[in-house]
Amino acid sequence: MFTLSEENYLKAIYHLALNSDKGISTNAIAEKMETKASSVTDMVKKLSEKEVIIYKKYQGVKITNFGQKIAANIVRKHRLWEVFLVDKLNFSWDEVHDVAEQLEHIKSVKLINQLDVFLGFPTHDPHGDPIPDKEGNLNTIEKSLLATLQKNESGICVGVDDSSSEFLQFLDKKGINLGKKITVLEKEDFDGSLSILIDDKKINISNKIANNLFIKTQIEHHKK
Amino acid sequence: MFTLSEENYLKAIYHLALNSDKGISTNAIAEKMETKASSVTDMVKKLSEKEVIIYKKYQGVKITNFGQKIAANIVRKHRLWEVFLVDKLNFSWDEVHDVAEQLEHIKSVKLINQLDVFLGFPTHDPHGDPIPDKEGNLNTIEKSLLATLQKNESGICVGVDDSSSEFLQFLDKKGINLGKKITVLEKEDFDGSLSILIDDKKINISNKIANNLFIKTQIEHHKK
DNA sequence: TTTAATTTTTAGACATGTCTAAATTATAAT
DNA sequence: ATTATAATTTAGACATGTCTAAAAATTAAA
Repeated sequence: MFTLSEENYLKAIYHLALNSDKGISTNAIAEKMETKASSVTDMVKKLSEKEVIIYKKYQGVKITNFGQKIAANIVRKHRLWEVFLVDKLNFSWDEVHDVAEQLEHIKSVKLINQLDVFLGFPTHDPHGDPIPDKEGNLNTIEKSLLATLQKNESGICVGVDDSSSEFLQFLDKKGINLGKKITVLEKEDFDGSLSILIDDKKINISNKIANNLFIKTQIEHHKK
Repeated sequence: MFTLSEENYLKAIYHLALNSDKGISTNAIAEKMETKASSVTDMVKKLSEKEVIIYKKYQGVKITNFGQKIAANIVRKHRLWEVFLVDKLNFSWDEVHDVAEQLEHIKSVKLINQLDVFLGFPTHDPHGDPIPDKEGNLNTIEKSLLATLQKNESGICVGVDDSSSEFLQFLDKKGINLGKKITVLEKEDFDGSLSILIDDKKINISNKIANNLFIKTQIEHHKK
């Protein structure tokens, strides 16, 4: 069994490990957890004891298969709760994170399995992030940043990179949601800003926005 | 803001205070919390600092109006989550307590208000206990123990006193649920056991059971 | 490759919530 | 009213998770 703190550290390490094969540095964990490096060293020893990570002094940490499973299950809970909040309790997508951050630590296998059933086995959370299955497997879809599309190309909005409240509210204001079709009308070399078509309306978005929106260009997948 | 421990102590004191006007003794709290009296003394000082209880050395504690409101809100959350688990996630009434014990500490006003809406503003939890409103008011209904009914009297089962898993599962086995009509056919003076009619079936129950089942005898209430 | 800068770890401290054992106060019994 | 018993509090200890400041190891720079 893991404490709340252990779960939060493990989750942070899990997320950091998804974006790099190398060992995760103490400082990187400290930054993500908004804490001090010395606290990280302490916690990392405990997590190592519990065999969810491998820790060698001054070498950073690596997450074990066991640790990955534990962490993925926390992420699974977090994202299922987010779906619940949006689909059933009428939260908007920018309001769910803090509450899900608490709900993800509730301990009950039956609870989360039944929630999954109740929600109709969702595959993605309200920000487009995939929900790990019971075994901890992630079903990642191929997606590209809107900024990488060329003029006249189009695709479906399937996720956001930055899921801060501010960014999500901005998207709402612009009428940009998951599932919406976006077509690039113009690309400005000058500042990387785009003119896009969405809901038959033409709007301008900055490069910063285009670098935080994930797009699926290939709409159909062929079954083997 | 209150810590998890503070919330649990306060809830215990709240429940104890419902059944007595006098000060709640350190030992009573210790027993309910399954902890030591010395730990209670420590915590009681903290709760007193936060003005949810009034504490005088060797005199026991009294809950303040403010404390009552805080505690009732925790109970509200607990019972709403119990309704959610039974109504939406197909939990049985003997499985909900431990999970609700965790969920009651989730901090989000919107969450609990929306949950209330989603559940259709339930007034009672799956064990027949009333759900406090947002202001912390309890809408208690008049109820009597089945053991106090006389021969040939009948009423509706509206609650249980002991809501342990074992007792609830026993009731399930006997076909006894909230809302069921129960008629007393025989009372044995010898051991206090009853012969009752439920669902057109005649069954025998012990005095211990009859002292843990709440019955509403007056089915209709007149509006003024 | 030796020094300088950075990262990481250790040592010691502190807050929270718990405990045991001893001291104190209250309550009951004679 | 005095003593015995029970309840309560205090004092000191410990575990968890955090921090600061200093020491040690690694990495980068000259």
